Amino acid sequence: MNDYDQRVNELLVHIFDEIMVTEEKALQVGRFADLSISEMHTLEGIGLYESRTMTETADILSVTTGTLTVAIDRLVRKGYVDRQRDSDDRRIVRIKLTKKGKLAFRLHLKFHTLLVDRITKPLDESEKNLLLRALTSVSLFIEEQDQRYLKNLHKAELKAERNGE
Amino acid sequence: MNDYDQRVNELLVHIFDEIMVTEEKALQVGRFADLSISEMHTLEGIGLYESRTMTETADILSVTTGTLTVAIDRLVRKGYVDRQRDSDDRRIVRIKLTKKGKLAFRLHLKFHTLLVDRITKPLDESEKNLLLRALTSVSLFIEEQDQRYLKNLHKAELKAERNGE
DNA sequence: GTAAAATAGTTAGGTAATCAAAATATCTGC
DNA sequence: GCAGATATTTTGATTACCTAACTATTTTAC
Repeated sequence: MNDYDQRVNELLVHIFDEIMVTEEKALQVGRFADLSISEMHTLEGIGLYESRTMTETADILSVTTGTLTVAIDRLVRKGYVDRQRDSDDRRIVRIKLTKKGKLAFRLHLKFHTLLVDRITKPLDESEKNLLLRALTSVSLFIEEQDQRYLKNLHKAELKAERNGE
Repeated sequence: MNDYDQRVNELLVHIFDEIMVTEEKALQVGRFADLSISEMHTLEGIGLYESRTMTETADILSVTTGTLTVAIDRLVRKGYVDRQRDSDDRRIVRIKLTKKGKLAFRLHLKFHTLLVDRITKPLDESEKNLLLRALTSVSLFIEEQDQRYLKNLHKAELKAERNGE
């Protein structure tokens, strides 16, 4: 890896780390301090408008239904989520955000808006466009390359071992 | 929120969600399947060359030393980290990566290398410079503005509540 | 029309990451 | 040489997650 790539790498890692920390910190001020990031993420998974089943929501969030059950227990207890058995098919449990849950979620969206504002404020137009391209590229990389990446990684690993690293 | 910000926002959210998953998955193939992301992050905190004290490393990683002690226990048990008391000052514990730890860490860097390659390959020289400048501004800006940002967020929250959102 | 299979969710038991606070061990300054 | 400072570990919580066992309900296949 050359110097330039190295520097870009460090910056990306740093920005990534900082955003995480900021997001955590942001949640800990104000009215919804009893929500963790992961709980907020669960609210996002449920979404604003529909009621979702446990399984649907667990799939969206990529967790098991067991994990979700526990998470929803807590969110119901805290008053962010409403849980009801479906009257047609009583195996199904439908969850949706309460008023309080919706408010918390909307405020979280504001957080993202402010964050993007803040991040991009020091940039001029051409920098913004380039950043957009870079982010798109990261995003595509992640989406597309899972398989190829794993293969490459494995090859790299074998090679590194041969070199006795 | 204008289109640009919207797009950046979506990309960031997407990237955050996906990077975690991909990085986790990447770790679970091959020889180092017994390392979690967080354990890999601990290895990064220790670094390749120096031996670090517990307190230094905990600071770098932004965790308490108690948390680090537990993490290092496991990494020592798994053979990634070497732990030794300082002979001059026996209060101090010095940790460093074992050969296996270094290998795991270097392979992890490959993930980042591939990512950065992907981003910078299609750029020409002046674009590369621009990207570097943009990322540097973002990185600096994020660090500086935490306090002001949190204040803004709080104001936004109050305003949203007034509007009955 | 009922017994077996499938589906949806919950519960139980376990691991890991994290913290704050108490405990331990060592060093330093007077 | 002891009082306080410093470095680390231990302890006791909580949260997030998993797998596997269990419960309740619906669907299917005879």
